[in-house]
Amino acid sequence: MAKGKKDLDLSTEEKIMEAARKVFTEKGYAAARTRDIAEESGINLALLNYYFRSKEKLFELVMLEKVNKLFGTIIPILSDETTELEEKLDKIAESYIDLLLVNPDLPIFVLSEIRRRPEKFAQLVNAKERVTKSVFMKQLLSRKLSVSPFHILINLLGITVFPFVARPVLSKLIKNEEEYDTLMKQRKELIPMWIKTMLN
Amino acid sequence: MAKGKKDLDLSTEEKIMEAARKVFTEKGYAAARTRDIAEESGINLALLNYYFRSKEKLFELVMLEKVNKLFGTIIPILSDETTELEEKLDKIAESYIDLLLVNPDLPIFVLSEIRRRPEKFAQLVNAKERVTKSVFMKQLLSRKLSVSPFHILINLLGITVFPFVARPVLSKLIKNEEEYDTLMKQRKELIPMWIKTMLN
DNA sequence: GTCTATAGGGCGATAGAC
DNA sequence: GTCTATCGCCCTATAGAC
Repeated sequence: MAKGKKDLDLSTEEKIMEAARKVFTEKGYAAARTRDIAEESGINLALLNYYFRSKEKLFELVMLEKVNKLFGTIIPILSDETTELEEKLDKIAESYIDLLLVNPDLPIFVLSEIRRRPEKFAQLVNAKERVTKSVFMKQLLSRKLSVSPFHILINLLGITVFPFVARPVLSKLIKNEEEYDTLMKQRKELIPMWIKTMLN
Repeated sequence: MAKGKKDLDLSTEEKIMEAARKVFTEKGYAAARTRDIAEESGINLALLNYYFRSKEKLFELVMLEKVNKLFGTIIPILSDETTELEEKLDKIAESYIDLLLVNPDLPIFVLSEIRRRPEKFAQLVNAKERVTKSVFMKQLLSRKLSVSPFHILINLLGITVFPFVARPVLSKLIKNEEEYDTLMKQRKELIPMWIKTMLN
């Protein structure tokens, strides 16, 4: 069971959801057992099916939340009509790293579940128009870069998100986990600087 | 079954290994079924246990291969005493992208399996000394950068590997899969250029 | 709504014939 | 070495009492 008063005032339904978020994110859909979720939430296994019908349906709810969390952070910034390109870079780096410091395995969970069942979950993102026709991409195009703006987008996401995806490996190269977090916090200011040099 | 003459002259053991590579990489350990592997290799389910004792043992062999493939590509380059830093950047980008164009889901497979069972597989990498004390890191240190050399390493791996990890999502933003591969090939020359500008 | 008990099916692994 | 048949366990889901 969770420590502290985390679940004191939660409804049964919300207790199950909270446990499902944790277990699915840690283990992935296939390795997660409904028994784990029931135990983690301190309720009976039968109640899981009473409230959510099936493991699959419960997972879909969790997945929808996680996808929205991961892409809902960046899409509004990309689409902001009121900010310049450089300001968007600052905001993306800062808000993404803040998000990922609290939810470090959000990206690898979402990416690996999408890869395992692309037909089901890739459409959930539905980002093609919202990204390719975003203000951000138009602003990149107006800079008359020598390379495709996709390269810049890939680089921005790569240097921001990758250290969290590869955290289990990379953090072993550093002294300890706190030191790794310190590096990540530094990157909130470094990433926009690096990307700006790619715009020339 | 596989098309072409892929398995014509393979021993039964190697046929099972080949199928195991495919099924484990596509589905991950938990979602893969030994029955899938048996069917894929065109042999009987009982033979899998006859040759490999268990699903777990077979997986360990596949995992060892994949980890060596992923890290065996970069470690020798990082450790090369005969090349300058800039040449190492060229080689890493080129050899990694060539590797990942042929094995696009190698990184996400390895990273997500390590994350699911770090106590078991993280030690398999065992890269701490080989990376932190490598010629590459020493060469970075001698450049008197204003930031930790780890940032440069993270950026190099990030812009190289991330587009493959996020491929199921990012390739949807592009016209088609071939166009995505074209972008990746361009990056073999672009990545060293971008990283070099970070050294100033 | 919440519980206990169990059905029903799938999975990894093995026995034993050839 | 290779097969068929099957065991025994574990997992999801449900029936039915309270």
